[in-house]
Amino acid sequence: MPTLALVDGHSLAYRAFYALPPDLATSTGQVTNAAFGFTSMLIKLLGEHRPDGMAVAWDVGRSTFRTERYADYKAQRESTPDLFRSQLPLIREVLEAMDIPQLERPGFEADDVIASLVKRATDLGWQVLVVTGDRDSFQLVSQTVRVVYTRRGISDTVVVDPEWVEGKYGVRPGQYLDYAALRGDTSDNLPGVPGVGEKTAARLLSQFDDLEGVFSHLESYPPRLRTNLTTHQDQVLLNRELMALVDDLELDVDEDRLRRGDLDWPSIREVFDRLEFATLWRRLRDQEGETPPAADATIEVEVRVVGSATEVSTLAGAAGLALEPVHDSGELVGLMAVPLVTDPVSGGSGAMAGTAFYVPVSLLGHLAPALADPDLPYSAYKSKEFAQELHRIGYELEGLGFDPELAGYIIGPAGRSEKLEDLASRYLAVDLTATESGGDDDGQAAFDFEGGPDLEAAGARAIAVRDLQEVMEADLADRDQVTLLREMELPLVRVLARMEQHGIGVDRGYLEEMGADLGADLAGLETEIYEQAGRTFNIKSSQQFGKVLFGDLGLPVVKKTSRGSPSTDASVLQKLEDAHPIVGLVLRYREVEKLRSTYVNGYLPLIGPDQRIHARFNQTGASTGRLSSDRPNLQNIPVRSELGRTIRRAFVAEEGFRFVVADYSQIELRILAHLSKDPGLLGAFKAGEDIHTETAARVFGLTADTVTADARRRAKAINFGLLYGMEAYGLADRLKIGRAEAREHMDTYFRQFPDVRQYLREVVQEARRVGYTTTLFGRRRYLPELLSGNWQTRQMGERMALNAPVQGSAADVMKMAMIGLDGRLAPEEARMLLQIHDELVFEVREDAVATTVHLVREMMEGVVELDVPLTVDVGIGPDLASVKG
DNA sequence: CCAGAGACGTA
DNA sequence: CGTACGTCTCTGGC
Repeated sequence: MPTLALVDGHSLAYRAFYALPPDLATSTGQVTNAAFGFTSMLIKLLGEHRPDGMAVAWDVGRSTFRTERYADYKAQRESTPDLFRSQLPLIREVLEAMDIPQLERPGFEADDVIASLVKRATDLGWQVLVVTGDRDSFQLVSQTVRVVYTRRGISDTVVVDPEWVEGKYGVRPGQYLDYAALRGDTSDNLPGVPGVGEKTAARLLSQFDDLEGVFSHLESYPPRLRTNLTTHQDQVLLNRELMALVDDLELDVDEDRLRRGDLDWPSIREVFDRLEFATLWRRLRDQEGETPPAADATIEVEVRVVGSATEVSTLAGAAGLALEPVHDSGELVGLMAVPLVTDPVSGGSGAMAGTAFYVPVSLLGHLAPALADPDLPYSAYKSKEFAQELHRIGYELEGLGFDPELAGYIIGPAGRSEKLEDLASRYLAVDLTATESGGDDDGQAAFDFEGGPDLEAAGARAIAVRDLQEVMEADLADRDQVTLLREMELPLVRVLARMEQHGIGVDRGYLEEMGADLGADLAGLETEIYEQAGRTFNIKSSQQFGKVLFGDLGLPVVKKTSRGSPSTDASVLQKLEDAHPIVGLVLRYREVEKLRSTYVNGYLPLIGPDQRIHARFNQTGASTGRLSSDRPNLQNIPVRSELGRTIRRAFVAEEGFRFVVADYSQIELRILAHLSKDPGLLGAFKAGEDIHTETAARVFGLTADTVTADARRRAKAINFGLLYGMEAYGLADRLKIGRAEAREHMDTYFRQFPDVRQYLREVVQEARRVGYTTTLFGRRRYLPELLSGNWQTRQMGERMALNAPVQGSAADVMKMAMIGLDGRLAPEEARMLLQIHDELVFEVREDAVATTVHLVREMMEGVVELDVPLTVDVGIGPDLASVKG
């Protein structure tokens, strides 16, 4: 007899919620204790009872026919905690991924749905297991229906059969309803009969069989019991009516749907990964994976070592190639190529097998024309890195068609890129690590210690790249993000590669001199600081400095760090500057030390033999769509302080060239104006005046020429605060004004720009509804934080939701401009060197400066048509310190 | 040797 | 209790 398991969703989730600690959460702060416990119980159920079919029933809404009939029904129940409610969608996702049908019926409880299913299923010859923590379900128990009752926690369950009910309550399951009606149920707010507890109720029913029998023998009871029963007869009958489960609901599900099919491992993996259920994943896989689970499938690779030009021409004749570098001892020794679309050897495109062609570096010359052919598109993981490696040995790679890293970034920009192994596992249910004979930490193919490069591993990776293209492109198509990949991220790879190749010239002698000067400054500051402290300590240790400041010197603690120790950051020190001379000295020490360590000492070893620094521009480094830069980070060259700016003098244009620096003016506020369509903000930008002055005028009721410097400063703080989701508290802190005053500023602002407020509200609402925000070009940022049970996390999610569309759209616009410009700059006269979010730095031959400035401005300003003009400021200079508009 | 915290540079 | 990054240094645990 097949077994059907029917789960009361809320009941189980609720048990899990209270059984597990609320600190069970994902790295993003989404609390998952209920979802985890629920899933864990589900897996246990599958393992212990091996049901052939399954369904989960949910309660929907608070009002049911029971509350209609009896207003006090469950009236004492507290509303469910947010922390719990926010996890229900997660549980539903788990169930969807496991393809377990979910049923619900407005106006009825999950129990009724279950009772109706029980009736239908038993008629069809199923044996049924009802999984719940609700005792009302005991009325369903029979020879073919058992209840898996969760007593406490999530592991303490008992299988309830007719014998168990009789042993526990002294009544048959068929009498349980009448028994419960007599006894009452405090958890449903249904009073029983005074003086009738479990014992008496059971005795009466075993004597007279049912309620009708009990009430028709009133005369045989002692007077007290008789009175109580008489006066409560109506309540008892009502109890029975409310407790009786409805078993005749028409449900939209057929037998086949209930039957369990094969598990869809990739989608289960996706959900479990996202919820960080690593241990549950393993449990499920070990338990349910009959064949080795899908994620453990390995790619069978046939590696063909290319040995002749004719074989190369086979590859060049393909419609495209999936490529993967092959390393030996960290050095590029060749590449693995797999034709796209069709596999000429196996003739199929199965995910589990394929042929990969190994082209050693010595034969790369034969493949060079194909690699450099933009009409023969290639696909590669971390395509920019790969192209750079080839470039270093003299080969160019043109015509990028796909990169799973970038596709993964568009699908879910987590802020760091996903390994090919993880993508293959998630999208192809393929285990790449099994093909490799070892692994190293840079995500590239591994190699044997003795046997040279691991060709099988590299071949498997190339095949994975090929197969990922089909699956991920389909995914992107569903999300309407194909254009974002094809027209923005893929073309940008080449632009960034060239920026990295160009690098930027650095005056090594200047930097070294500066390092010496800073070192001398530090030595002087150090002795002064020790004098003021009355002892020596490590100034670089904020902990030790804290002891001196707040211990030895007894200065007041202004702020605590996240871990509760007294903060000594710059904002604190500024407040304490007048309290003790050591404070100012440490501030200066820190500034100088920062410059020396991060900039001078950080840059010097990165200067290449060409006297240039070749920083990297990372395309998958930021969750908003921005680029990031490292080795070194050239997006944070000092500019604000006088001393910091001196670093800029070290960046020098080549002889006969000038730096041209073009930056978008207020691009984020302009995008906010465009997105919100606020007439006031649009008008301010269209008027072409200084936006902060214009804002100050509107907010403080002045005219542009009567706006004071202080009014402008406040307006500026408000404008920036808006983009970051700042609240009155933060603004007050920033402007050193009272909270009420700050509140007033913001209110006035929103009265002047009402559509901005409206837009900001809608952004958050929409993000909460769909789970992500969207930029002008369709880039998404997922924000699970919005569903967190933690107030702070949720608040943080809202600020991210406010900022992401603005920052992300600005990033989109800049990327489009970069792509447009790259195609129009002649490399011998103008090269793009740096991107600093809203700013581009070019190195331009002196005689081409005028035309380049014109071209850059035109392209940057015209790359998209917004409801406000985009304007670009341009500066020119021989080094970054002396760039002047 | 590594990870996290704290600090601080930029848009 | 303002978003997004990367780097340096110290510190505590391995």
